[in-house]
Amino acid sequence: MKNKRAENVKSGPVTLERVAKLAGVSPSTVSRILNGTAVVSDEKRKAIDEAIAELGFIPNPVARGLAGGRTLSIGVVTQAIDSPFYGPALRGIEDELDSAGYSPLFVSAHWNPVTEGRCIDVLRSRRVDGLIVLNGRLSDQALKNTAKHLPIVVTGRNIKGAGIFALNFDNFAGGVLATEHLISLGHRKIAFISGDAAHPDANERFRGYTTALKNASIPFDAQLVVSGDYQVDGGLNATDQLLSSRRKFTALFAANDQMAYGAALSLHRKGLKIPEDVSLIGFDDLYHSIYVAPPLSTIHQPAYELGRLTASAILQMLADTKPTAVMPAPKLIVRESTSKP
Amino acid sequence: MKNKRAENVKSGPVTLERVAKLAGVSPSTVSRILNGTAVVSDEKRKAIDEAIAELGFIPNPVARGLAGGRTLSIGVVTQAIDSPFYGPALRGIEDELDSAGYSPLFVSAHWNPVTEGRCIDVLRSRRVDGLIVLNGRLSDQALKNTAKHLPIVVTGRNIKGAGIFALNFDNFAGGVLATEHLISLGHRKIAFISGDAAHPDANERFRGYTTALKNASIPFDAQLVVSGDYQVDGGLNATDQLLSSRRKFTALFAANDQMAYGAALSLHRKGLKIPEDVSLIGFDDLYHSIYVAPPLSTIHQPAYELGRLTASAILQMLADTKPTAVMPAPKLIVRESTSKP
DNA sequence: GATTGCTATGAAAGCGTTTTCATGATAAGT
DNA sequence: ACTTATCATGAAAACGCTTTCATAGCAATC
Repeated sequence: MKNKRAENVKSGPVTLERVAKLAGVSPSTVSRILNGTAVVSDEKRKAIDEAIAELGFIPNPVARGLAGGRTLSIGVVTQAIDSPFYGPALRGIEDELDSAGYSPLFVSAHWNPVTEGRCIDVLRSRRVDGLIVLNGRLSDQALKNTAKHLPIVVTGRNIKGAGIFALNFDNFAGGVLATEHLISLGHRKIAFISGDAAHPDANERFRGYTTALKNASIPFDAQLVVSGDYQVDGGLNATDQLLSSRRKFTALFAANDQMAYGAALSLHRKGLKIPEDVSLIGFDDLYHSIYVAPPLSTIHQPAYELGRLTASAILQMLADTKPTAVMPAPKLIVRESTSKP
Repeated sequence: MKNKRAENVKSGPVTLERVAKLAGVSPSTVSRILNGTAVVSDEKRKAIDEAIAELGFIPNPVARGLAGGRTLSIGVVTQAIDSPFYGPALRGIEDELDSAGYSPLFVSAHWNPVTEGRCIDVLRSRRVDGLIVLNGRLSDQALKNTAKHLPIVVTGRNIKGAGIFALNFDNFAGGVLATEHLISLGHRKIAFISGDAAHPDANERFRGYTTALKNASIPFDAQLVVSGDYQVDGGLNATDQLLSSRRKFTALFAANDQMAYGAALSLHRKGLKIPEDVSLIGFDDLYHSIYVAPPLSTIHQPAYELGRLTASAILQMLADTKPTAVMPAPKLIVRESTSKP
């Protein structure tokens, strides 16, 4: 008897219409159940649920996108799909969206505003329901404009507006934390390798550094600050430069872990030992930082969490709720690269 | 006069129909031009091209997906979106697809065959035109089944079949290369940290190691082989174990760079210097391997290239061409972590 | 008991393409 | 000159949903 029904089922793709037919209702009713857009009698609901189960029906997101305007997909603009820092954030986004039945659409803008604009066009043409922009380079105004069409969550900047929600690390606090750690160990000559000045967060970290110095009444020495670019090479060169300037320092604060890796390599090459000769602290707490030799003290940025939070924020916006996400504070992670001078 | 036409343009989304109307032809004809599926007179072609330009028309991929069955998107099954090894491959895929107007849809299977199956279902429900599976865990048979419905390119295994194209690193050759390098430096006691035995490539690398030993008439010593899991921690533990076994060795070959990082940390902790006390070689040539201290000798895997190749292969399959992609051979990269014993 | 107001449901009209099918026009073959 | 093949083009039917619109049924109101 059970098979009788199965036999009735024509082969081919399982569509909503097939479900409707099997359940003895109209397609509209099935759709209503699927989307919860109207009340239906328990009796029909049951019949439909059974039909769905029996046929193993999965709604076609493409058709949904065309008909309803919602594709259950979220565009994610990242700067590089393989960024060591944002990788965990992408995973967080994926995890969070997945549990809500949404899919992320990742695109890489390569730190280029023009490319970024194009990326957003592509995403919009693919009818994403919302946008997550991780540390974008586009102007606030440009973002506000696209926010007129679909909700956006951005990181790495503070911006307010209709349809926009910003979520940001507290880079300033992190900068203070790292510097205070070195100071509390007894360091007074603390060098700083700055990040790319085009990143607002780089400047915030620097501000944290100077503020912590001031709080401890340590005079700021411009000679101890050298600019990097957030890349390993930049940290390497900056440290070489610092070393050859012969300005004395007992500790080094790199504005991100990657530059700290470069610094470590430079120090290694010059025969200087970490932390005996120079204490080194980074920023971001990349996955590898536990494992470099010596394991790197750093400021932990909850990137995975950030990903989850941006995703849940965009989902809330889509549900017409005000996003409640709030970033956890940065945390100091003390490992083996810092010690008393 | 120019504006006259622009005024005629009703506002709202720019659809193919609007283009058709403006050009004075039927929607079918516009579609034919867009897809090059039929010959149209130069006259109309010109009118249509102008209309498209004037309206700034961009075809809606969602509608295309519904109607034509092609979504211009390729599903990419990766094990973790933030894998340091596959990151560059993802970038390669993105770059290659992008230049062909396709978009990648990345999903993470987390090394779980069940999850992987679900991922593929999601991708199929989203009507991707093809699939790239990076080192999947699904059975060959399962892949062959889905290959009946859409073309697949896989890495990390050798499998032949209709609709399937396999692209693989030569892990065996790489294993030989690394081992021969150590041998040529004069090492005879070469320890090996193996990868996760569930990965075929891990076994290939091991086979390369034993083969190179045999070729050099160096007896194989099972005590010098210890198993890792491709993770940093695994390399760390394996090296600890090796060290505490008191079995002598002058060189260490880790089956991937991540485990080499772990090994380096273990050696560092025991006060052993690289390469003075122990030469260390990895496998994969991760981005960071240039920058660890000391920079790691390793076998270069062209991951970015792999990405481009898989993508171009899938595009060729979609164009009904036999894929021509062929993997570049692995290359030995000598840095500072290996030297004479 | 006739009018009004809900409610659950179905019919049908989109959504923006592609693709099949039909057709009038033009070229070719006898 | 008359049929037949070829060709460019348009009309219309999918594609698989969502969403308006209409309606039958029923409870509530006076």
